[in-house]
Amino acid sequence: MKYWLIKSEPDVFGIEDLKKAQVEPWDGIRNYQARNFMRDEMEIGDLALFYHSNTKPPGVCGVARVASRPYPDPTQFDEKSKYYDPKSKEEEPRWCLLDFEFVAEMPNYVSLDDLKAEAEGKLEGMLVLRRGNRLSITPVEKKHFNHVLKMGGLAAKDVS
DNA sequence: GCCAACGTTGGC
DNA sequence: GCCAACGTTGGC
Repeated sequence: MKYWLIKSEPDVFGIEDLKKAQVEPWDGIRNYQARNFMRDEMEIGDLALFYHSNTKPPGVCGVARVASRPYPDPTQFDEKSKYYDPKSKEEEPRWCLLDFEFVAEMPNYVSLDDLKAEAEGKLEGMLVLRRGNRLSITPVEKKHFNHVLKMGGLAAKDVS
């Protein structure tokens, strides 16, 4: 089982929205590296830290779980969608997505500052703390995942 | 709203 | 295949 961090802007789709929807197709990923993670490496049951970006303060607010195999992102063929990609062909889709399901909301919001405070300790090497990192999906080491979980006030049993 | 970082595009 | 121009992300 692998661990991930997925970013989302709460104004667009936050943890509350996921909680309400329970399962959500993670559409709109238009970055090859992030796509490849979904297409090639994510498996059903993998857990992801749900991160709120572009908000004050940014930080980890919950946990989600991979709930489907990858499949073509329908928004790439929708001319009215902001994610429309005219270069993508139905017979050879360029972008894929998969579903995430709600697992838990953190009792304690773990802000980016909180994460940074441990950047040279327990969370050393965590990709989201790297300067200039803009990737919306990043792999997370198990020990980092578990530590952030604890910081957020969750135990392993809360996400199993 | 600014701007640094970084990915993508397209001319050559 | 290089690289300048451009667009986007996301913290501040």
